[in-house]
Amino acid sequence: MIKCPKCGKVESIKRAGFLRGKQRFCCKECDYFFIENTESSPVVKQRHQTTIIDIANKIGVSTATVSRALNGHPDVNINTRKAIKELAAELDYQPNLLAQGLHRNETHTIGVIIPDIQRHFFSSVVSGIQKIASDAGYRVMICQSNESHFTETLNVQALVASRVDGLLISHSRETSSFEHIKLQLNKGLPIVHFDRVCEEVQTAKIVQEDFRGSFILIEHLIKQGCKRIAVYAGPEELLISRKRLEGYKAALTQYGIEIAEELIIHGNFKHDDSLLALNKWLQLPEPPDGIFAVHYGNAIEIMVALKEKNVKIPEEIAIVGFGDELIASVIEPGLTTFHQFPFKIGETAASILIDNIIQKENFVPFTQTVQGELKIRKSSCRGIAHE
Amino acid sequence: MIKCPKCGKVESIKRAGFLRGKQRFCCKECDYFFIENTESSPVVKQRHQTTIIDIANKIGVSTATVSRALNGHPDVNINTRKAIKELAAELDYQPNLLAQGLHRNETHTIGVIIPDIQRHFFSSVVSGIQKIASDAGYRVMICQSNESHFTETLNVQALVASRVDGLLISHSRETSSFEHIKLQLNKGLPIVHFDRVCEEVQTAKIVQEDFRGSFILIEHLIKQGCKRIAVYAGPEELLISRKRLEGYKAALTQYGIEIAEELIIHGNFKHDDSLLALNKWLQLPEPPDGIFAVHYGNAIEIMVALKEKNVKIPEEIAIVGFGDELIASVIEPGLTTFHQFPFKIGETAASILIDNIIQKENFVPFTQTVQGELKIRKSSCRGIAHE
DNA sequence: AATGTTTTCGGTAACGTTTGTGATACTTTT
DNA sequence: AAAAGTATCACAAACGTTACCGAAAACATT
Repeated sequence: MIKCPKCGKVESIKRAGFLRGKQRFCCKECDYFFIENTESSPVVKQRHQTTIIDIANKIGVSTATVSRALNGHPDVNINTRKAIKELAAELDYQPNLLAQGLHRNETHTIGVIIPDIQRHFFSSVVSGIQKIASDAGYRVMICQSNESHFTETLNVQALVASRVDGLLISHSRETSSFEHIKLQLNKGLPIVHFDRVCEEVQTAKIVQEDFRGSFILIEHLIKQGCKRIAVYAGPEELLISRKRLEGYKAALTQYGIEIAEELIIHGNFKHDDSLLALNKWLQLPEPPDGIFAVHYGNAIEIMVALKEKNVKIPEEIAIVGFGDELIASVIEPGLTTFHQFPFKIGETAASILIDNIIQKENFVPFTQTVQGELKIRKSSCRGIAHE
Repeated sequence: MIKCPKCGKVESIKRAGFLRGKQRFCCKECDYFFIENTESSPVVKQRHQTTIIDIANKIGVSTATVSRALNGHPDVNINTRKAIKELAAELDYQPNLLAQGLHRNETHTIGVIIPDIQRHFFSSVVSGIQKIASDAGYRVMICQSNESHFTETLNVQALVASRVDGLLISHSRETSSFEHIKLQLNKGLPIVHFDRVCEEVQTAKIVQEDFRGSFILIEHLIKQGCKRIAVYAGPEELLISRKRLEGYKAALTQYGIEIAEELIIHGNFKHDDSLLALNKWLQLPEPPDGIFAVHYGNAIEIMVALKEKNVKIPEEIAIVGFGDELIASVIEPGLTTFHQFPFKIGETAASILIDNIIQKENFVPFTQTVQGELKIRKSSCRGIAHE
């Protein structure tokens, strides 16, 4: 294949070390040392990413050798390896993950589907996911469902088409059918749910203390002397809404307070909806003396509205909310919340998914709860010790 | 290749339409109609994603035909196409984007590098990017640099390795060398900067009105009667910090106010740093009567600290901040800000990048400014009309 | 000098998809 | 009836990488 430039012989060519990163040859016939003429100019402006083939051609070895050299396979001479690695660095070789993924049938990428990345909760979850994932050598691909079931199914398809190794999902509010999940699960795709999970599919799930958190918040309100506690319960379709509502009801029941249906209003997380609920409550013959919003954002909105109406918080109405963020401590009075740890939730979800990916068939799904904690601030403190 | 099950002949086989989605054959020799025996059971549990090959085998055509059928190429019989499409839907075929990308040498994916997705500004930008991108048929891959230059270079490499078609980047605070950007730019990768841009690289840039926004905020403070305006100027390395500082200085100069070096303090966006600056100012013989934070988050922190010290806002010290979020309107008094439109910035950046990707060589880089607007709230309103 | 071992490398197939070229059967035109 | 055109499909190569298998040197052992 390689011809001696002097005598033209082919069969008498032997390798003879490296010179400036290129394979040097020797013609045993005429004892002539030479380097194969790859006539490409030295600093040719590349218009494509460097490939293993470029390196192989320039050095004069096969792609197999280059691959082995770069992947630390022992079957390659120390000098060859050095030359290859140097050239790879010089040409800024980046392995084509498409080709790698195609060959290995795994992409080392995990897909994440969330309703809306602008929500602080979810962006923190994503951050936690990315930390664990990148530590484990995984990339992350993020999709937003925008609370739409249809978009969510498209997201699943897109991620499957990208051949992600696993899927992390928190369902859209609209999602009540889970065929798109089951389908991929049956095809063997590891899937882990977090926060907005679904119960009818056999996957690992990472959830918050929706029940207990709500229970504790309500218990706190009761101990502060509240007798009529209203709840803005969020979208009824959401499992987490229902769980939080259950916690609310359980606390009332335990403390012998009757559950009043007029104090329970479902609605979206949107601004106007929570204010509609507030107005209904305020017009009741016996308005509430405590309000629990299953989403802290609604609690903030309600507080702002109450302040405009000059209703005293917490004296006239005490307020608590599920979930926590800086804004809860900045508003006056500070909002009592059940603090969640979204970053932790992300970390947990990612590490469990990676377990699932590695173990594959042997992985046994389970549900893990990430604990939260009660953050007592002034919005609920009436200074009344219950007993 | 296909044998007649009756007479065993091979050469006498003709196609003969479709039956239940499968290719039907006819042996011209013995006039026997049959369907090729693909003995796979009908609902075999797949352990891998469906490929074009699976479909081709089950129907009895070549992969080329399947590919053409699914891609709407005219050279395929209407019945064949129908059968293929039905089977593809039934088997939930999702094209392998790795293989597609490898073949086409484009992935229809754009990479995004941001310092921290937990910051509302960036998550909003990402949201804007995703909207435009998905409308244009592009996927988005997001990386966080965590304000680290090294991580940022790794992010670039990872995205290049994934063969993204283009790159959107807002630099980390540490980043002052841009070799990693130039390298990819020279290889022909379309790159667009947003927000934290760099001037020494020829790329399209989407920026905020850093100068004008700051100028307007300071002008506003001056018109409210402030004479000594301090500025918490953010990290000095950041171009946007410097631009905002320039706006501050220009406003002072225009209104004939001397620039006092002791009133200018650089620092991180972190909590403690801004409070250190505040303490320094308060201990001055002549403390400031107005404070401008180039990041609204710092302004909030300073406000909270001032409120604890019982300093009256805005009477004793007026406060304004660059950037805006819900929290600025919830805190009391409301924080006057220069409102940015991060979602718009994301949209603009994405659409320009996609232009760049499509036009490639012919694309001419330019800088586009996304306008903001002054949001006057109580933190700066001393009720003093200047003239 | 002949043999066995080890070191080092190349050839090749495969991953799933697209596409150019060419082949076959069928249809229409003379 | 032959010729020309059309409809429909298969073959094979290519994208970049890896892994198996095997081959050829180099070295060590008789």
